[in-house]
Amino acid sequence: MGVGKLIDETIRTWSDERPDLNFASMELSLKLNSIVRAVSDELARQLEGLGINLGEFDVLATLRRHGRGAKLTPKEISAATFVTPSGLTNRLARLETMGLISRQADPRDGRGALIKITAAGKRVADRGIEIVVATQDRYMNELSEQMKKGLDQSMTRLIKTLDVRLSSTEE
Amino acid sequence: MGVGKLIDETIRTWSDERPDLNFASMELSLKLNSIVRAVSDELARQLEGLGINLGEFDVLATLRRHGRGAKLTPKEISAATFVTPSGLTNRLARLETMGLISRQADPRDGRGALIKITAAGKRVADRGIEIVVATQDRYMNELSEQMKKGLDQSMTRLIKTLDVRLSSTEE
DNA sequence: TTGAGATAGTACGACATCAAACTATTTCTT
DNA sequence: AAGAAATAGTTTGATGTCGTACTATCTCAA
Repeated sequence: MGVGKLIDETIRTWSDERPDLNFASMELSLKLNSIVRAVSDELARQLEGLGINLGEFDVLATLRRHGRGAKLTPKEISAATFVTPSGLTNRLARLETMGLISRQADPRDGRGALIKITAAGKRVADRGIEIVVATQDRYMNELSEQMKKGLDQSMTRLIKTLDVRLSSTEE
Repeated sequence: MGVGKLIDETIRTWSDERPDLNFASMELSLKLNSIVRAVSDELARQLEGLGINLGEFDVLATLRRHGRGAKLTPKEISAATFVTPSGLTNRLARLETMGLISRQADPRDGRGALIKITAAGKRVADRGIEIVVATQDRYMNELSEQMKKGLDQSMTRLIKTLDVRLSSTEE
C-alpha cells in the first residue's frame, strides 16, 4: 500500500473512532513526516556508496562548509548537528578511523580538541554534498516555483515561532 | 543559536564554498526537517507522561483506530508503522509487559499471532491521541488557512510521485 | 499427497544514539 | 590568590532499531 493511501486510511479510521477530534493537523503532520522520511532514507542509501552514513556526513559537511583549514571544536560541531557530546565522540572516532578527520589538542584550552577535515575527508564531503543536493533537487523539483515559495514561507513561519518558544524556555 | 539562524548560516557557508551548486532545495529540506523533528520531539515529551514512547504509541494507535475488538497481525501492524518485524516483536513485548495489548494464537494460521488492545491500552491510546492532536494543532495553527491548504497540496504532490517511484521499484 | 518454496514471527548480534557519571581543565568570585 | 563552580570531552550502561538467521507452518505444483 502506498504512503498516501495509508495516511488517508489512518485519518479515516481515526475520524470514525474519534469523531470528537479534528485530524486536519495530524494529516498535515503525517504527510510532512512521510516526505522527510523518504528523502532521508534516500539520502542514506545514496551516501552508502561513499561508505558513510547520514550522521557522519553531517559532521563532515559541517567541517567542509567552514572552509579550507577550518578547525572546529566538538562543542561547535555538536551544536550544529544536534548530537549529544557522547554521540559526537563516537562519530568523530569513526571518522578518524576512516581517515576523514584529524584531531589535535586545543592550544588555547587544555580540555578541548580541534577537529579538522583531512584531504580524503574533503573529497568525500565534496562528492557527498553533490549527491545530497542532487537528491533533494530530485524531490523538490516536483513542486512548481510557486509551491516552493509557499512552502518556504510556511516553514519559515513555523521555525520562527519554534525559535521563540525555545528561547523563552531558556534552554 | 536558533534553528532558523543555523539553517541560514549553513546555506550561506555552503554557498561560499561551493558556488557551483544551488542550495535552494537543501534549504527547503533543512526547514522541513527541523519542523518535523521539533514536532516529533515535543510529541515524545508529551507522551512520556503516559509512560510510552512514540513507537509504542504508534502501535497502540494503529490498534485503537481499527475499532472495538479489532485484532491485527504483527504483519499488518508492521506495514502500518514501517517497523521491521524484529523491531515490532520488541515493541509488542514491551506493550504486553505494560498490559496495554494482549496476544493470542491465530486460529486460521498456526504461524501467526493476533494482537488486541486491552482496556488499559485503549485508555492510554485515547488519552494519547488527544495529546497528539493538541500538540500538532498547536504547531500547525501558526499557519493561516491558506498556508495550510498550500502546504497540503505540496505534500500531497510529493507523496504522489514518491508512491509512483516506490511502486515502480517494485518493492 | 508430498516435497519445494514461501511466509509469519522470533532470536541473536550489531549498531548508533542518549543520559549520567566522571576526569581534567578553566573561569569566576571574593 | 585560592577555592567553588562551570565547562569540554570521554566513558559507561541502557535503549531501541535493524539485518540475518532460524523455526514453524502454510501453499502450491507435479
